[in-house]
Amino acid sequence: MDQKLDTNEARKARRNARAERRTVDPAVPRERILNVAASLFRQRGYNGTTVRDIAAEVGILSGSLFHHFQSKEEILLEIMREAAFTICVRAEKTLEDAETPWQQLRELVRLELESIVGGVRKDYHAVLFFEWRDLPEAAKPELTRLQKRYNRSWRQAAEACHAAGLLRCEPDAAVLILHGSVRGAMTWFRPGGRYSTDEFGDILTALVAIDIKDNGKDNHKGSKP
Amino acid sequence: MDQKLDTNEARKARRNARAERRTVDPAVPRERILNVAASLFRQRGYNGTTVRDIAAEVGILSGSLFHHFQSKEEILLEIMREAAFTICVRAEKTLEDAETPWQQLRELVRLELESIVGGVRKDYHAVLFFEWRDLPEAAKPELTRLQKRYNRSWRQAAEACHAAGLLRCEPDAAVLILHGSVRGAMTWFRPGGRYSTDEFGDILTALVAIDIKDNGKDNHKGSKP
DNA sequence: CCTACCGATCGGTAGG
DNA sequence: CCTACCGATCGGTAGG
Repeated sequence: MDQKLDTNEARKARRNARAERRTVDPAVPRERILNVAASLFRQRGYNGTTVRDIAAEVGILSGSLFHHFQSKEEILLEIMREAAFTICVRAEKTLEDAETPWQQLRELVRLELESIVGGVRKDYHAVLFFEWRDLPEAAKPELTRLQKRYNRSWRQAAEACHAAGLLRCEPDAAVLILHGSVRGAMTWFRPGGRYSTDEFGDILTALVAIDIKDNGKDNHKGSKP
Repeated sequence: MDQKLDTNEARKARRNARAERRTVDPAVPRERILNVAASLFRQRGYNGTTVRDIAAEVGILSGSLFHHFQSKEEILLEIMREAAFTICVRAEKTLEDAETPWQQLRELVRLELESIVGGVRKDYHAVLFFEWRDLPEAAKPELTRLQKRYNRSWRQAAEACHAAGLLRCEPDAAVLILHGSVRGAMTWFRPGGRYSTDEFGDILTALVAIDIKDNGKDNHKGSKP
């Protein structure tokens, strides 16, 4: 019906969307589509979003989407791949860069919080966690592998803290609690609200692991002369 | 299509489902439908479940559902109402029965964990949290009110703990962390897995609030003569 | 990227 | 609770 009623207003709206895109957003079409789709999937869910919804917000007609993607499912898969892969790589880099187990844990918490509520790809990560069940079965093994790889980083940090006697509970429980709390932030977090991401992250880390006021590495440098 | 192909096998399946229901499950039709719908909504999401799916598992044809409910949305609403109201009432009773702030918090954690992963209505609670965005706008005020009422119980317990000097972080953060961790259990919890609900609940409570080994109320009674 | 469609499936209804 | 449908909408396609 949207296509039979392709009125002059609709044509004009698409023309405007196209013009705006050219000046405001230089992203290649593929990426524009993914950004729009991630945002809509987050708001309405995968099954609650139609290919016509996505196309309309990109400023094209629904049929044109299938020049860029083979199917609606492929769009979902690409969003999740991007999110899962990016956070894996960043988590591994975080572990390498941090100098103490406690800092490893704190930085992982901050990374996940920032990815989920603050980053430019936050909708991608939200979709990865919320729409998992809508993934076609055939795509699950690939993403499960990335998920496990990501979890290894967490377990490694938690076990390092445990070995150093810093953990207030078992490493397994610590990871479950940290993950749950951070992902819960997807629901309640608002920029400018009660806590910033780093504030909440630090509260959370301090709750799970004891911070033996470390060698004064880089925080508050020079506050105690 | 499912209705045009109402084969003899399908008829027989319905007959069997009806017979089994009569002997195995004496629930009134309305409740049977809600149970089935809650289970399917949890597995596939609201938009991923069709009225035909629900009807098939109940053992009737899709048209017959609308003798019991006005619409698919009303089924979702009833599930959420039931879950939200029940947990509100139980939380308030929990606060009354507990004798110390620490016990209040522990029992709230246990209540929510048990509701979400163990209780007979666990799918109802999962749907309440996961399918919120699929609720028709018109129904949100009613459920938001119940949600706020439920949160009051949590805040009350958290603030009582805080006043008693038991909390390792601010009451606001404590509630956010407890809620997130407990709801995260919907994803990873398996009966017979790493932790039982009470074990995980106690780890969680002990992390957030210090247990000043209370007056030996009822736990391990008689262990110290 | 658009035009112009398609077969399938959706939630829901009327009358028994 | 079933029979027999409905209008709308869905994901996707062919040909330009």
